Amino acid sequence: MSRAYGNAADIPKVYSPAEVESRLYREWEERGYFRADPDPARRPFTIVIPPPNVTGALHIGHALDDTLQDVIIRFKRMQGYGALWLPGTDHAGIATQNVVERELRTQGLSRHDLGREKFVERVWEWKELYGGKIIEQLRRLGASADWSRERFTMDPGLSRAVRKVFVDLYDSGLIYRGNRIINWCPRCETALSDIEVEHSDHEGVLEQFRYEFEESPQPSGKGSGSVSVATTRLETMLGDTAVAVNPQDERFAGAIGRFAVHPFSGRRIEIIADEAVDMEFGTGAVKMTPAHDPTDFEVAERHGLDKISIMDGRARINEAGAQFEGMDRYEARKAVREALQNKGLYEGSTPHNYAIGKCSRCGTIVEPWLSEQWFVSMKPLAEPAIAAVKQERTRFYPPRWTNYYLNWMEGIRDWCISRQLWWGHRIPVWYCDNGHQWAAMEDPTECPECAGTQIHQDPDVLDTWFSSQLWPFSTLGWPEKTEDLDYFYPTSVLVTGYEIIHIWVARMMMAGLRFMDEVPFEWVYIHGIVRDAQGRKMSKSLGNVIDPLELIDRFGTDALRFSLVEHATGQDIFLSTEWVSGSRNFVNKLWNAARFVLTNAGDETVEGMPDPERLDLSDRWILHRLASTVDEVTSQLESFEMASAARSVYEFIWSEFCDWYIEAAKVRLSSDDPEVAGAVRAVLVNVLEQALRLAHPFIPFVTEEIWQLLPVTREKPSIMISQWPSSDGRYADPAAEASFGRVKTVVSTIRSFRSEYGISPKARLVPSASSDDAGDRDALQRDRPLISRLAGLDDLRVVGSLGSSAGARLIAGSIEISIPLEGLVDVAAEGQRLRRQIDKTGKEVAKIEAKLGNQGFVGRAPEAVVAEQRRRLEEEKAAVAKLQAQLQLLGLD
RNA sequence: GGGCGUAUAGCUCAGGGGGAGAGCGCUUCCUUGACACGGAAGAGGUCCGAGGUUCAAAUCCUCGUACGCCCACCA
Repeated sequence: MSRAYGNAADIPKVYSPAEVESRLYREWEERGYFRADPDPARRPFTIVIPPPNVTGALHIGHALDDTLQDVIIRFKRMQGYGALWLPGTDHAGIATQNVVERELRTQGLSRHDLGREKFVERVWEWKELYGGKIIEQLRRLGASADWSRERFTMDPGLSRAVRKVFVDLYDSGLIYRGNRIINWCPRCETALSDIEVEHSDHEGVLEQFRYEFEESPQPSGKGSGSVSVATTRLETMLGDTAVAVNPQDERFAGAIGRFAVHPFSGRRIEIIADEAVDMEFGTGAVKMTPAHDPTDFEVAERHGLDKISIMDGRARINEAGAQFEGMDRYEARKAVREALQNKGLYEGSTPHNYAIGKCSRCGTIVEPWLSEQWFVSMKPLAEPAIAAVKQERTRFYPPRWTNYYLNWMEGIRDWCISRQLWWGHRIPVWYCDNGHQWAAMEDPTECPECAGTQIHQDPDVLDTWFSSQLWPFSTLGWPEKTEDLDYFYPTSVLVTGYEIIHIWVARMMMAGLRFMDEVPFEWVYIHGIVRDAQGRKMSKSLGNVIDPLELIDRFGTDALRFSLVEHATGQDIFLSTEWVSGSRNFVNKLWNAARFVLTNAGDETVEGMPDPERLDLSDRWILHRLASTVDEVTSQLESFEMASAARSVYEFIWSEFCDWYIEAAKVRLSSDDPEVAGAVRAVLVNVLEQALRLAHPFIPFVTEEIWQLLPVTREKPSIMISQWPSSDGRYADPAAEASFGRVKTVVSTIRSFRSEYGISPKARLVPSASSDDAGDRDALQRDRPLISRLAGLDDLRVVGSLGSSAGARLIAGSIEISIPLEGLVDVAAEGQRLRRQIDKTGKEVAKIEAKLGNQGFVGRAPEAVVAEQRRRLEEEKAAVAKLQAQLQLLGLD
């Protein structure tokens, strides 16, 4: 890989990502580091990307989803797996067709002007021209995907998989054609599946009118000359063929079996009884429009009612609508209302809130519409997919999504897969003039039953998700038996947002089990949705869309990635740009830490670690901390605790390596003894090198850039293919952690004192320190230079006893410090501080005493917990005593 | 009508049976040779409410309240 700077002195103070990112990404790609091939010596680890729409641009949701995948795949690659991240795009039937149709419209054309063949050609052209955009944008994100395996759902291979699956399901009777009520989008002019309809609450009205019976009222029945019904879609009354009441409903007992007359069509409307009717709602009598309402359709099936469709594909009233023919559905609603009023049949309206279904692609209100469509029977496919999750062959993280998946699967309904579009996989079913119908892998020239040559293919295409559901194996070569398929399937983890568990994840489970006889993935890792800082969903119409590319331009890819992962806790993410600038600061902090290490490291290559006896307390501490961090981050990444993993890396680099170790290292770096200085350099370089590897999956660019500059011998030419750090236990050193903790406490205590009294950093300060414990005193003596340096002291005198020397007395754990006050401090202020401190510590003492006084606690709590509390009590009491003594010393008591 | 999630510092959120945490913001100080995209110190919290379990609850359980989300063919 290339090195950007000849020598360390040339490294700029501020890291600038733009140039680094494009250069490094190009090199990684050219060197083939993203590529994964079946390798029996390695265990496979596979992720298939949730394929973005080919028409799409990278939005912040992709940025999160794909960053998480990249973190995982980089981690696994470094761990030595045969790690494949397979990228690609989805043809996105309706979405793409809409985009191209919109473009045509600007030229005053519709798809019908071009004709099917020309239109589809046009979409392909469009796809070639603009479709690759999102893939380029993924590269900017640093995605280490194997581009040599990039797939598109309409590639020849994947199309073959679609056909194979269709034919198989058709031949097994699991795909069938039926005349049913489906969700129809009058704007897209196609059927939609249930999942593609979005429901939202709507403040509407319930309108009431009456049907009058054709014969005269029976003498006994009061008000039985008519039956009143209520509806939210008044225009559908044009297709009414009956009125239903509940058989238990005594109000209508005499009406059942009688007939009313339709005021416009003149049809006879029978009053029927059916359990589906809720007696409590509306008037208790329901108008039946079997061609425009799913419930009515079912009732009609049971009672053999006529199903009269009153609308065309654009939701305009057809010839069945008598004088309303040609009107739009909402025009018709108004016109029907007026006509009913004129006839004296309209009985008014009441406000009524109900859910309204809209096309998820264009927002048009969906019309339940009777039409001939293709369906997949889902129950037989769902059963194995339910079992597989119950048996934990596929597991969800976080686990709560398991129930979400199961609940949906257990209530699954048949899937309408035909779309009246032109862009997509054409349904491989043919019809001959003799009425035969069959599905075929290859385009036929004659009917297999009657050998007739007058045949035609079904005009519809398949729902986009029909091909997406095959993605985990169609992309690896299925239905061919390929080496890839053998090695990389089943995939290891699917990373996605919860909003597509039903529409995609569940279907992949079913397809994988049916056609591969194995689950498609071992894990489903579900993350939240990225929203704006106010928690609103991002949408173009709200104008609150955060463009990830803009953030990358402003703060760098690493900064964006880090912010996203740091907040990937499983909850929705309310992204604010301040976070990204914070992460940018972190990247810059690392950059500058590296600058320090490099300017001090010299030109000589660092060969491994210094001898253990050369290690100073701070060395042992940072190596111990590094080892724990390695363990922590590894286990966090392995269990999908991505945000915690990012935090651990951040904490280690900033709060430990930068804040303490580098500062501590400065003392010995200027040592006259070259061995001492050399040891510090070696530790600095080694710790930094490992920290870079730990951080690499999160912030790949800056870590690579620095890694290339380090004076170390490397086994690999790039950090991205280097080995993931492991803690071999050699540097685990709890004693060092405790000792260095003491140093930190002493330093912080002195710093607080200085800050609180506004003592200038330049003031000469030579405190005395002591402890009841001789070991403490020895350690203090040893760490004297370190403490002095970090706390900004001229020196620290370690004494056997502080005696009654004048000065401020500070308590730092088991260590007592005395700082001469002459000319430095306002004694009254110090008195106040001490009193506050005594008060605070005194409360703590009372709390612990109460706890220890509780018999249940001493009798039943674990011994270690009790001992710990006793120890704390003594410590706090001693602190109070010392503070009080100090107060006395100042003459303030 | 079902189901789920969330309530912790001014803001955004981690955490989680035994000493309340981070980032940002705020206050004070520091242009000390890695970094002002920085350093040091600090202020600021009945961890939503009420019960329960426990020696011990911010943490577990129940109920409630508020907010958010998903599913659903009540005309």
